[in-house]
Amino acid sequence: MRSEIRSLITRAVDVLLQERSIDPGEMPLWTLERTKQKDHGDFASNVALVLAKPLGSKPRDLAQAVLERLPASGWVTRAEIAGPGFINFYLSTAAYYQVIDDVRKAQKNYGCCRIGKGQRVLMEFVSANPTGPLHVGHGRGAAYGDALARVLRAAGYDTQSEYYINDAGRQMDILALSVWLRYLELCGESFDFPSSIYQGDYVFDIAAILHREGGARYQHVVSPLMLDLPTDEDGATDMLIERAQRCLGPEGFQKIHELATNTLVEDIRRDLSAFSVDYDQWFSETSLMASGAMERAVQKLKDNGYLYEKDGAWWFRSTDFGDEKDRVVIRANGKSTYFASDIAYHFDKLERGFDELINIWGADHHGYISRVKASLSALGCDPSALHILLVQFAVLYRGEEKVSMSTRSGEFVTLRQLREEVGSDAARFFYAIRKPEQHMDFDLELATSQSADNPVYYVQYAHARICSVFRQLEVKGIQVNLERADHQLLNEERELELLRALSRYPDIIESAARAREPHQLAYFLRELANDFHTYYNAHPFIAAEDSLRLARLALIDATRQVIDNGLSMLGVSAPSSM
RNA sequence: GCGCCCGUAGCUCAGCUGGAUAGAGCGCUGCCCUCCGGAGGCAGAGGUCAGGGGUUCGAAUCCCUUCGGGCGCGCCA
Repeated sequence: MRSEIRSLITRAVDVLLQERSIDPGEMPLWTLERTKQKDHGDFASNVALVLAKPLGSKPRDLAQAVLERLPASGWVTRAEIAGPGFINFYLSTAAYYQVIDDVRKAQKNYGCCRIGKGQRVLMEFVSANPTGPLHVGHGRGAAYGDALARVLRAAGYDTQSEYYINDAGRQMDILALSVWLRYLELCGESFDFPSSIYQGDYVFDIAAILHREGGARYQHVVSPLMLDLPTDEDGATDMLIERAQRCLGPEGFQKIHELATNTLVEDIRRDLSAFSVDYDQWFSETSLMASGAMERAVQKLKDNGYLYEKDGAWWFRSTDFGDEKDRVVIRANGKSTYFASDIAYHFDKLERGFDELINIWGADHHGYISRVKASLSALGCDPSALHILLVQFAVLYRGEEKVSMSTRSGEFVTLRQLREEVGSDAARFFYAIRKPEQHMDFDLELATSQSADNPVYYVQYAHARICSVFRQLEVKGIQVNLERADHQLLNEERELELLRALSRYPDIIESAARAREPHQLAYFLRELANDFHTYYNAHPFIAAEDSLRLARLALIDATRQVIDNGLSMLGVSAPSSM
């Protein structure tokens, strides 16, 4: 609807520019917006205000000139100049009636558009280390990332979602060590656990699997392991890892490493799937090393002259691209850094042919943005293809009380717990309704309360109510054929209000996609639900006489479809009864 | 110290690339089921958009600055 009006203005402006022999290339962008107040009509454009200066006219004069050249349209009943030079458009009811047919025709696809032009986008989000279960902090990234991926698909981007598995590196070695030590405990060994290892129950669970399946194959006497450990925690941990590898042999340690990784990745996959987040692809860091992709990327950096050796390590000259300091890629001990994997990974993404990369990171990683972008530049790629979106942390509360979280101590609320307490739908909506860069207070008591405080029920309830109306029809034996509905019978103010809301949905999808802000959709859905509930309370559907009833049923059926579409964008279900 | 994010009603938050009289939910006050689901609807009270400068026809929005809060500045991941 909006694009139709917009094209009318564009045509008028083109004519005007032609008459005045002005090059249309340099014109600033103008807008066509929904009005906030009804006495400003349905749409308002600032075209005359924006173009006044470059065209050297007074805004109101220019607005008049545009109006005179506006092509006739059955949808616009009136267009007039207002205030400093806005042009207000009043739409005919016919324009709004059209929406019902649009929804009915497009069904699940109503609201979709082609602004993405099929551009290939790779979205990477969550990508938490598989060293433990996901916690509520990951939930926000998951909810945001998945909703954005869905919105981008609806907007015509060829979007793929991916989870990067950090299954190499020291943290994973510590995990394997932790599992082994718990396993030794199950074998009857007794000793003090170093504080640096992972303490969570899941470590014990994996150890139990190892004990069940491997019997005593990995058993060892503990006392020599613990002898003469360095006093600092990191040193002690590294030495324990070394000793574990020596005791078990590279294969034995590897076996435990794999068991731990596979178990946790599978657990994460199931956890996210229950949160309605299903990835197109799971990409393993180890595979980058196995395929030689990592070495290739490092070699390419060397060839391009961006690596140098200092203190036995290889450094990337990221300061050449505006980073604060140069960064180590290969450590003095010969092992690559996490950053080296990241370089290879992002290079690989672009080599796979994506036009745009979107990463969703926790705000604590913002310091990494410049160095990753620098590495892309150094590899001869365009760093502007990579967009890194940050989600702020959610501070957890139980009522008034702040919940402190620490992964190491195992003292955190998991995503699974949240889901089990409040349900996937409520959790997703709760996350989705906040814009990502906003700090957020997550009150577990509020989210846990299955009350109306939680906005998701309000929207779902509207959907369920509509479904219930159609069930009532069946109970009463009333046959309806919505194809025959005469939309012109919808003349109540509340009906037009509802139609207006439905017509906004495509704009919301487009805007949410452009701004990468799915929360716009959540707000829209609450407004749409409000319009419906108001309508529901004011007018009967079933009791009305036949033709009016049919018209109203067609309207609420379209409403049901749009709520369904919108909720599915957010990964929230649209129940037919609650 | 330097860098990034944020500061809007009692609380939690919207406010679309600057646009007309700053909105919603919760909470508070008062109303609304002879009718299709009251997890609903209507109305009211409530704001110096953290403070101060600047840019212009026009600023919650852009720039500078002060204050306040979060996060980051490893041969960790």
